[in-house]
Amino acid sequence: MFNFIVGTKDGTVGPNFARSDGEGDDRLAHILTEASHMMKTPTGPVTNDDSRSNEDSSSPRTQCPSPFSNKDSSQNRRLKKYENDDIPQEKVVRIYQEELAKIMTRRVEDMRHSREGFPGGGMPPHMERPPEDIRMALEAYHRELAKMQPGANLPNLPNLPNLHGLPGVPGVPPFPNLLALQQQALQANQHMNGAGAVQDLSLPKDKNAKMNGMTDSDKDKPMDAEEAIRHAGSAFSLVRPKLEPGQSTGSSASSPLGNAILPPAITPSEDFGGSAAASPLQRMASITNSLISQPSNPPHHPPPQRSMKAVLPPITQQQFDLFNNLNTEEIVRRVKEALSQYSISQRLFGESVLGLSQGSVSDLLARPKPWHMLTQKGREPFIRMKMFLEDDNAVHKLVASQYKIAPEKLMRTGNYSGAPPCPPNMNKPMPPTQKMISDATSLLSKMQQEQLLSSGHLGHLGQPAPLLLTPPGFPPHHAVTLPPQHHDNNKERKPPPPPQPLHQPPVMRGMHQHISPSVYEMAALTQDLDTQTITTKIKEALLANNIGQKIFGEAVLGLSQGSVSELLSKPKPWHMLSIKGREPFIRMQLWLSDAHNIDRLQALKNERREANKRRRSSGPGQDNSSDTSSNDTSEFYHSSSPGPTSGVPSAKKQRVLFSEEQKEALRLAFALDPYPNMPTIEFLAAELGLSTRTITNWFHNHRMRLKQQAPHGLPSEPPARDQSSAPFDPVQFRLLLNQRLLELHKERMGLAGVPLPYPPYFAANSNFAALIGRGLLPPEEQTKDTPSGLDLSMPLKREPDGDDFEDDDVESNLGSEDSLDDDSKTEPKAASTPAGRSNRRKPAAPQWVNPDWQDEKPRNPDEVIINGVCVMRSDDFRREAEETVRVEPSPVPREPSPSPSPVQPSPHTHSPEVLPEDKIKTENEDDRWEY
DNA sequence: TGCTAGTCAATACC
DNA sequence: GGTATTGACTAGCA
Repeated sequence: MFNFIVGTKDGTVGPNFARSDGEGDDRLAHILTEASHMMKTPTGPVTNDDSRSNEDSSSPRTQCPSPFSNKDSSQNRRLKKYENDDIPQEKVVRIYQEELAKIMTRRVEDMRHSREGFPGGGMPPHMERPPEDIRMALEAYHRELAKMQPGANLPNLPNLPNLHGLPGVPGVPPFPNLLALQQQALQANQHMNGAGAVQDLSLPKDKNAKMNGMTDSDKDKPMDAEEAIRHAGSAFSLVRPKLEPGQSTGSSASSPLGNAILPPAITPSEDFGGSAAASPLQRMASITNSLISQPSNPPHHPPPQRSMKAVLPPITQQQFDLFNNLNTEEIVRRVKEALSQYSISQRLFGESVLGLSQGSVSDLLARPKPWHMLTQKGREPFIRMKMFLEDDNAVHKLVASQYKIAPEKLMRTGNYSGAPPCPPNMNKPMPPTQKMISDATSLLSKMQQEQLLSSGHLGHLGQPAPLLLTPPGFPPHHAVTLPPQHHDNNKERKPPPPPQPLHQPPVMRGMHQHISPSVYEMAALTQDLDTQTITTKIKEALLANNIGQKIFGEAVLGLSQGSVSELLSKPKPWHMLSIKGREPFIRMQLWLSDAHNIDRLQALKNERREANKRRRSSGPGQDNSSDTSSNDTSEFYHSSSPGPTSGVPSAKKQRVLFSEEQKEALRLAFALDPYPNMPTIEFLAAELGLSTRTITNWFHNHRMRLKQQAPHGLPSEPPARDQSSAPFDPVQFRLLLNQRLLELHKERMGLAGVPLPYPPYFAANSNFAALIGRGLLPPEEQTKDTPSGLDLSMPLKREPDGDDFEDDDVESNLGSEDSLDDDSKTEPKAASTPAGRSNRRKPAAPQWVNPDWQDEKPRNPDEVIINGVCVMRSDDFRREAEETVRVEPSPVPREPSPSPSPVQPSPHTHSPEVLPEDKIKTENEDDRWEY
């Protein structure tokens, strides 16, 4: 289904996108071009129920959110905030008018087709929209226009009968450029659906075309034998889409590869009824969507289930004969290599190539059975994998699909050669170094051309500084230095003439389809990037030029301020990042290499400031909000769209705010068991008066953030549950918690300096005392002021395997946690990776990282260079361990606890011993606790 | 099903 | 008006 996208976040906020009044027309044209690109040929609606599609649409942030989805409010807000932000109202009006023209023109075209005789007679299937809908839409347009320009001279509402009249449509002004763009987009789409379709790898083009007019039942029919035979030999040809019963989808939706580009559909009813709170542009978009898309009554709510599961024709006997003895391990190895190298998800691979679910793929790849142990059925996936590996184009199609890159585009990089494919034969991959360098080089070149230098809105493009990215296989000092690309002006990026419909300008398409994939590719192909240095430079640049994280994040990275803050303050080492996580750093690097980076942002900033000024001065009542954010345009759109929800901005989702007591309780619980099981979670939820979901979230977040905050910037595993200690004990928990709450209470009463007696329990059970300290005190306090001799530190434990940072020496000294526990001493290994949960998973590592690269890691046992910047001295850990004083465990008096619930400080805690003063932290410290 | 990574956005804080 | 923190969420993997 066609979705008119008012603007894309990425497109709008990309480094190449900024606005000035003089270029509003271009921008609008781009908006529309972008929208047109989103439009598929009349092949039927694309369901968005596939989570890949969801991901795709949300990740590149281009979706036009359904007003019914949970994310809507925020998404809507974001759309408004990022895209329509400061478009003058008159521009909005014009867009409306242009869209009207578009609709009319399309309608006229449709009618003409109809009269000229569409195959099958009558109207083409996608045109079967009743005139009432058209009228409704047009009226909606006019309503919107009227709302914005009450006195404006609006184009006449054309009489519907006139739609049938050909060349001219009364009241509709000609918009040749617009129509040209539209036309181009249509051609592009035809191209996309034809040879080299980006998306649909499962369907041959003719089939695809055939299915354009299919009914659902048609689509459910199996591929005819001839078709199957004809396409045998390609792994993809084996894949057949299976539509879920009752699902109304078009052909393109049937493949997981076929719906990647399109954002979620919006149905007419949603358009006209449910989008009142959206901005005018969004409403217009919705209207347009509903008009241009089809069928006229698509499912109101896109089904949440997967739209497609590949149904593969059985492997023929011939194929079995051909592959009668496969080395499953080897196949699996190569498949994993391919998937990781190109960052193809198991799900995509499974569904597209094997016809299996992600879980099955994972299982197959993790534990391939030897060939002779497999049944015929069990061998099938391996045969398909083999065929996949031997299909030179398969991986590229899959990559193209995953990244939403036109295969043609991949070909242009010079490495993903299409047909005839050069070495991408996965059997003999090009030497990584050579391949990566050429990939990186071409990609960099491409990116510089298309991304960095396409930002024409702010003025003349200059010579970018050399881009310094280290190509894989090269040490950092061998960074690729690309010759600066020169672009005279934006016109270079104007759409080329129709013969190359896919070669669209990257502007607006920008991050989403064209650029983002490249960044993605760059992230995958760049072996090393000094994230620390990059962020330092970024911070300096922003600081020096008084540019906020918010605008930088939105304009350059496509991220929110909070994310930028985290990235800049806690950059992860490159090789610890997934490809997705690398993207922002690639963008930062690119931004740094842009000679006009600051200028562009400054201009954008000024523009926003001006827009805000205009907004404020646009009249009384227009700005009745607090206007805390200069970039938040929601009020602008709300004030200009007096619908039923006018003045009622979508309710802000209120975040749960934990009380200090709750936080203490959670920290304590975490110290006791960082991986609580469900009963524990439920207990905590009940105890703290929170939902289990909240508890789970907190533990997840806490583990993740603990990991991020490891000493010396060294990412670390969260503490593992001590195997020797009992599982989470509610009684102990309550007891300890009461103690902690009493401390808190005393702090609040201003008695922080008063020695706080230890409860007997603490004296008796040093484990829990240590746990309390380790779990509840910030590391800096834990390590620097611990006169009691009781080690309250909680050195962050790491898993003994896998990690690049892994350093045996360090590892052996990380377990000071063990030193606290006599039992764990007896089985140190088990304690460091308790059987419970902490060793269930591999340490997080980028899935795609080439194992060969990891051999280059420094091996000095005392010093680990991280990302070329951070140096971790294992001495630090050793010292911590040495300072640890072991306290022999003593019997624990198990006394019942008062167990207040929800958590309240208990005044009845008894404590003959003294808690060191420095263990009592202030509230303020508490707020600033770091891991 | 449960985990991690990445991210958003509300909120706190400066 | 900026940045930091953090609860919540999604996607993908095992």
